[in-house]
Amino acid sequence: MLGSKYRTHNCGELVKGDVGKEVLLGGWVHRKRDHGGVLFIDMRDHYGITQVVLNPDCKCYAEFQHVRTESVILIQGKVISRADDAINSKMKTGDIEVVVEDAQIESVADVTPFMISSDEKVNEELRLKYRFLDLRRESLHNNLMMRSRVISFIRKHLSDKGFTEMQTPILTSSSPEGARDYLVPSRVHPGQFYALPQAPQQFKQLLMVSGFDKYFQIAPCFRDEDARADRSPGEFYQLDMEMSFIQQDDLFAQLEELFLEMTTALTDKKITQMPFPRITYKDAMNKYGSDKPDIRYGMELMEVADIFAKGSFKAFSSLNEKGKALKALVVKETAGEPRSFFDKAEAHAKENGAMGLGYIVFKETGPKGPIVKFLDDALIQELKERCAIEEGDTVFFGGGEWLKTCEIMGRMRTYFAEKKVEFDSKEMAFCWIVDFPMYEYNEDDKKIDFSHNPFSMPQGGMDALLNKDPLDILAYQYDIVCNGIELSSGAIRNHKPEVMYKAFEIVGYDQAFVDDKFGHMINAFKFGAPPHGGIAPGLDRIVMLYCDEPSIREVIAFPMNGKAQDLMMSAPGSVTPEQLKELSIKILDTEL
RNA sequence: GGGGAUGUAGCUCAGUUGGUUAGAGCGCCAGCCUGUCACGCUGGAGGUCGACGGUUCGAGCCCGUUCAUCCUCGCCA
Repeated sequence: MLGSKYRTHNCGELVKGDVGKEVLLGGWVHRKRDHGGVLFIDMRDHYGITQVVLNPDCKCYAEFQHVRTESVILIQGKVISRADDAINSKMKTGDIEVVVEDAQIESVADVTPFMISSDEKVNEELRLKYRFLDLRRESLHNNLMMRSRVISFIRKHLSDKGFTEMQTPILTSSSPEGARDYLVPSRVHPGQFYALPQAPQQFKQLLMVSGFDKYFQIAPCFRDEDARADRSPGEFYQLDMEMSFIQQDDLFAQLEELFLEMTTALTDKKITQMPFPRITYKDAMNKYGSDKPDIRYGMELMEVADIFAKGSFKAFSSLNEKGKALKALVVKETAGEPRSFFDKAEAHAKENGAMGLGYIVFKETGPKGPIVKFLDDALIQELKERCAIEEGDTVFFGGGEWLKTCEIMGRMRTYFAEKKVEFDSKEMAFCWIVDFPMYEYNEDDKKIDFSHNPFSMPQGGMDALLNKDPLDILAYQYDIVCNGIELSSGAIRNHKPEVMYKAFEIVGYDQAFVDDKFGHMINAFKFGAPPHGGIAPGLDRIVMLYCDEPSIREVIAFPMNGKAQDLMMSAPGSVTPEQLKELSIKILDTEL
């Protein structure tokens, strides 16, 4: 052994002022450079990299010539300053090196399946299987450190603002709304199941009823839904928050302050606009074709049904009526694109449910395209003015039922932006989407449904529920969006039992149903409930934005793959017949 | 469940019109090298071309099936 302790310093802290010190270091062999008569080893730990030097007179010299990278070594040596021409300005410790006097190989490493000291892209399946190695690599290691800083900033900030951090149950009950639940069988109650919470929604509202005033939690949430790049299957984390005696504006101010201070403290990014712009749901759909618009760029959709109503092109002239839309999308500098550009765009529109994708290319020689022959000059002129079209632009059209048309053209806006827009990686364009409709018409069931959280307060309260067309009622329901990523939904809640009964009545649920499914909530509200509201930004997505990562798996230490498997732990896995029997569970033969 | 992309050495990839023994960089192993820092030089090992079937005199390449991964639609109160 080298001494009574493993290390006196870490691998990231020795600088010029430490020259002359006798030190002990522990770490991994990051890289090795053997010059025959002198051996350099870059030693790495969590804190950084330090170059250590072995000379032939060191008794460990021969052994360390063959030490493999990623082995853990312990060294004892003396800090010396490097010669002027040997200083490495790229390294924090580049002014010094440690001359090894004694050393030992503490843990021999097998050859790793991929290189730790390189940022070369590696097959993700392999990375997930060897996650503990992947986490050694600089990029993932840094991402996880950013995640830690985000959590720690949030805790300090919100605690300072008077929020109380609390825990809520992980084993709870299945709720009739929302995504598929993860279920946990009960041993004590055969045939009954717990559900893992999709969010602590009801608990946090009950905490407001309990008078805790302001609550937050870094809350695990479980939803059995298929994965996406920005959606981890199984579990994810929310910054879950709820506040009493607040209105929408109070909450917006709290969140804007948090995001501004956190972004400034932890990143070199810039928030485009403070306070965050507020866009109504309807405007967002009309202008951006999405309820999570990326407002870093323009390319807004324009309504042009009224213009085409004057023309004779039948497919478009009939769209100028309530419930329909004809949207124009101008894409700059595309007139020179080959035919394949337009064919691919149309194919993409069709994949998203469009009947087709009409377009006019404004070339030097005049407007061109499949539909131009149906349009007269005056109409095209009016279109040019409305949409501010210049020579070299192309205008694309989508028409039909309002919501579907907006969504399709919104996806086309994103599609073209990916090809044509240069994004500033430092920009964070937050916005609030407000005034979501309380109800929507469910085409499948031919009835009115809640469009979001049934516990949201309808704008106008009881009066609106009694006197307005349900489909025109708005809710105090809002989303926070950044760079086209939805960070969270939130709402000012409905804390009045009589308003809640009425709200449920509109979607066809009587008082008995509400009492049965949400009796604990209603009951709580009958004992004096403060007005309250909250939000729950996705923690993983915040960290993704801060780390410029396109995939949520890059900010989670041990993520599952797209099929909700943990390849390192081999989860999910089989259990013994005894375990099943204890839980009164029989596995069906699913091969049939 | 649908659509798209990918699959060749441990890793990242190339592989022409179907034609001899499937290549490169990195890594690995051995040797050389006293100032490198992505060290350098020499040599070597390493391949069921995802799997199965078919077409062909001949398949990494063409066809069919299938598996895996990623992206996406559905789904995500």
